[in-house]
Amino acid sequence: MLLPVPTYQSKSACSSCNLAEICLPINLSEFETYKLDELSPVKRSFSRSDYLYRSGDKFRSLFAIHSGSFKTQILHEDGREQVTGFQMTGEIIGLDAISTDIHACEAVALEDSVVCELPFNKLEALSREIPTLQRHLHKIMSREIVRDQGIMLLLGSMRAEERLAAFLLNLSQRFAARGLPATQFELRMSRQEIGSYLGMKLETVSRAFSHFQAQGLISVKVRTIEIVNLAGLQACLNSSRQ
Amino acid sequence: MLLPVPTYQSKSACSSCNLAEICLPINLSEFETYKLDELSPVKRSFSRSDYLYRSGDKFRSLFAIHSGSFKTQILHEDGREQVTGFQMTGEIIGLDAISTDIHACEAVALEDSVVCELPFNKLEALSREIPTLQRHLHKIMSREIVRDQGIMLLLGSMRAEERLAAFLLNLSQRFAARGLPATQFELRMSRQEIGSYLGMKLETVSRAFSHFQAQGLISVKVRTIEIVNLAGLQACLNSSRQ
DNA sequence: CATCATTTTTGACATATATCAAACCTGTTT
DNA sequence: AAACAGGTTTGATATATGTCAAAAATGATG
Repeated sequence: MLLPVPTYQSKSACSSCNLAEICLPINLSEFETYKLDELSPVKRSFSRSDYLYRSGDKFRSLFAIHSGSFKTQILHEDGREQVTGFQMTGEIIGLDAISTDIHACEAVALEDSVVCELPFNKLEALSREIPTLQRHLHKIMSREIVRDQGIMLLLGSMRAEERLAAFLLNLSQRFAARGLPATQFELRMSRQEIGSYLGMKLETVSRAFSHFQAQGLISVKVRTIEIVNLAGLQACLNSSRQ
Repeated sequence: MLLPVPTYQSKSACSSCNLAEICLPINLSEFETYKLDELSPVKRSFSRSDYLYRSGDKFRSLFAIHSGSFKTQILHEDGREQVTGFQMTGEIIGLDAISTDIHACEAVALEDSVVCELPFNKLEALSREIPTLQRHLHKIMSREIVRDQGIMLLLGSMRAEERLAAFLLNLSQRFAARGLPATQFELRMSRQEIGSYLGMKLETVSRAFSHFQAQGLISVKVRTIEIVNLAGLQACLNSSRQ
């Protein structure tokens, strides 16, 4: 698997943000779960295209996405921008800012979304007391590193259609991990945003979609995607120029 | 600044690995420095092209590069490989493996090198006791995330010559941060390895070097590089298509 | 429903980079 | 010194993807 699929376990519907289950899905003792309440996370709602944080903002918290989805992007001086990721329910966002205490990238809601704010000071204090939480936090950060390196592999050594295939397969697995249909889903992002993420122009993204459809691998209707031939799409990835 | 330059402070020559100064350059109290000895790091030597670890190896330790340099690379099933980074003295290597307890990539010495092995269990235990160390570890991991995202920007939105310019400028800054000449240095890696890292073929790397030389920006003699016109090289970066 | 703005698709063409091939270095071994 | 291997440079050509432009689809608004 090229792009790693973060582990995620959905439990019961959680209207009051149950940290131990949703935001930080780990197994803790009753006492530890109690301690975790010290985080006293706040939930915040965002509408489509709202900023969760902007580049240059002071870093205070990590955010666990409770529902909805976001994109993160870096802005380069000369106006270039690069989407560095699309995040969905259960994923943690904001890790890049720990290094400098300033957000290096910005996070924008792709749809109406709710996030759970996790003050980083408290998270660090708690993880000194709860080794399981400490290890979990380290794994989350490491997983982000592995994810980013997977994208480096993708950008550095795959051609356009392979990249798009990898992207669709990754989305498919992440939807499946959330109990959603794996072969039929709505894209929350534009061709332009997909292109930025995958290092290609929006026209190339569109052409690749059309080509996959012509090959009978998928069915595209603007942002509604159905994967018709999963194995075929996976084969796209391996059938590369050496 | 595109590619982040890790902070690094060289102190006196350290023949016995002084952790607090070299491997983990942070300010600690005397007591904390004493505690840090509990890590009892082991130094290990490697010759050029030796593996520090291989993909699939069980994860036990992070490694601080004491002298020399390494490359890290991911191997894809179909034989493709992607260099994900070049690491030099003072940098920490192995963070990707925390997420799964298995090394996802492999690290190969680019020259004779010495590393300082930091058992991760002990590092975690210590960082529960020493908040400064905990924060430092988090910053190191976050910095790796930022670095990787910088490379995503590079791979996703820059053309070949811009990427090479960014690479040279980054190397230059990292040498300077170590008290080495910023405008004259030896490349430790082949054109092929640079190409893999920057998402281009070795011939394209070679041509870009030649072109920079023809423009009077640098002087190349195989692996000996001299930056003749630093500002000109920086201008390469900003003068991008749109 | 008509209009408008935005996004998406498709086409024709341009170009950056890959590919293939040969010559040239550089350092090492015999 | 000669021969060799691996890396590097350079050239000719192919091709994937970008660029520019127009049409088509979609969704929002009055």
